[in-house]
Amino acid sequence: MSHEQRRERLDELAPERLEEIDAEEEEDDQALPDLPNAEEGEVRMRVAPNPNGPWHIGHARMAAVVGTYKELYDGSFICRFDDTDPETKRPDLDAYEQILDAIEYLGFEPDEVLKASDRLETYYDHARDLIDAGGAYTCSCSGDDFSELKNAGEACPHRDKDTETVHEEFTEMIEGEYSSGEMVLRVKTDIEHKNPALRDWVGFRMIDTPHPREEAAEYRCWPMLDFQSGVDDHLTGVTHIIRGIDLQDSAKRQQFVYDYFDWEYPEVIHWGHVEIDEYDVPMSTSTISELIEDGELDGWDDPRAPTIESLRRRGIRGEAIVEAMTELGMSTSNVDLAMSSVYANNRELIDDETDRAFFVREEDGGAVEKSLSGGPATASVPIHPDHEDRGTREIPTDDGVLVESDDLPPTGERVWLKGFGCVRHTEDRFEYTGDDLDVTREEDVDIVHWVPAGENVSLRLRTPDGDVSGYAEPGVSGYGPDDRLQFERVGFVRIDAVDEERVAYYTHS
RNA sequence: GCUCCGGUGGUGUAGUCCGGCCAAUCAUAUUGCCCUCUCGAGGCGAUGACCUGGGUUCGAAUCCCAGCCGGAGCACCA
Repeated sequence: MSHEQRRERLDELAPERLEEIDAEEEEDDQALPDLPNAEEGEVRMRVAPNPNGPWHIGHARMAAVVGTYKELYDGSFICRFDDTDPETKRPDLDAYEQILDAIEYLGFEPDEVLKASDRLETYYDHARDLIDAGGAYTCSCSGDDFSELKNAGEACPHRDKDTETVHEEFTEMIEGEYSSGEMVLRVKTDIEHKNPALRDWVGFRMIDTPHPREEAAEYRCWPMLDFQSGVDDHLTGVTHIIRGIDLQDSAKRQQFVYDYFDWEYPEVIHWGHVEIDEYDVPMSTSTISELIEDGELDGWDDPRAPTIESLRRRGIRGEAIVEAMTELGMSTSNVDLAMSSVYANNRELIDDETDRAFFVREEDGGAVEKSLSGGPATASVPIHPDHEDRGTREIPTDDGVLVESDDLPPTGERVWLKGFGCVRHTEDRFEYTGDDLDVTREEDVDIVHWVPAGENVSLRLRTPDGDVSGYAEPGVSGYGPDDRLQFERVGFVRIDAVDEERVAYYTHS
């Protein structure tokens, strides 16, 4: 009995048991651990990308996990662009939209979209309150000087300024009266804290370079991540934060601000970094960006680039990425994501609905042309082997065929041209020897794919390992951009372009 | 140097809080056979892991200590 048949049978006998099984399966399907202190309907999370470029695959993890938790808890999530550094992590104006697109591609939609660069006044207001509470001071120490004092556990002379002076100097910061490096606003924590990373950290600093967004171009006094993010998380009602281990100390830093304001800190979960196999290109926004600039990569969607846009163009479903990412769990140690896991998920998603076709690669030995003697004038192959009702592909053979050189049998030997029949390789052609499939089982005749030598369509296949050109069966001309096909014995592809040149992107085997 | 984390098969993960039901789960990977006119799908099987050493205990992947290994922070980056 097949799986389907068993289900149908069970449905007749004990429908309630079938429901139970489905419920269990759904539960088992979910790899993510429970969120601490989470209540159904009350969970609010955020993804907080820096829009300094389109996303690489690693970025997808945050959206995948946050989006999945949202669904799991019937909660909500915010996409907040933490674009508070116009200089070293300069925002890319296109990236805001590209990131939102990436989230949508993964199958999620933020309940709210915010840009930190729109919210400077809010941060200033809170800084003023913090100053009133004695929790911050302006400091003109150089970075090196302060670092030295800090490491020795000693306060700098500015720490005891009176509130009034601090307010004045902070106002001057906001008004842009200092240049970069001249003045910062520090959050007063514990200068002797045993962890040097937590001692009196910088909340605001001056940046001379204008922000690329017109709306924010006039600001010169910018909050640091720990201040901005800490304030925003509270103000936007975030209940659960997920972030990388590189931000392990952030919660502890921000806790000082939360204490001054008597706020309750959200639950925090840290996770390790993700590394991905199968790519020669490092997963780093700046590196990919450089490679594109140098012409090493064609763009963010180059199949060799470990980016979201690349996977999308190759025809990977966002859902497959989400599944692979949630399967990684929430461990604090670094993890390696095997692309094969993404591919396995994707294959499961698309195999059933994807039409089959032949594609002969013009590789190393090249495609080999052979004329045919005997046999039917057209071959007939199912569009999908598991669904005969979808019909067949009729492929003409009168002009001979093309096979991959690897598939060409030695002279005198036979090979089975799929959908056509068995042929023997003579000096210069294939002689039809029959259509009894038993030879493939009993006499070890290989079954191979082929295309007509005359009527075929040239196609360039772009793969993570470079481009491959070749010839597809004529029916492939009936497919347009975004259609998926499985080139039998080659792999799944997504048709990308059909105008001047026919191009497909290789998905996976 | 100071301060935090973490170490289960090739990869990811369950189990660790509350020790026994764990000669350790599931997925992926690799692989064998069956089926199939694909190297896809499907079916059945195989491979392969508790970092090390002590301790506590009748019993430790699980608790304690030490070591080793790995990661992270100590930025006027995010």
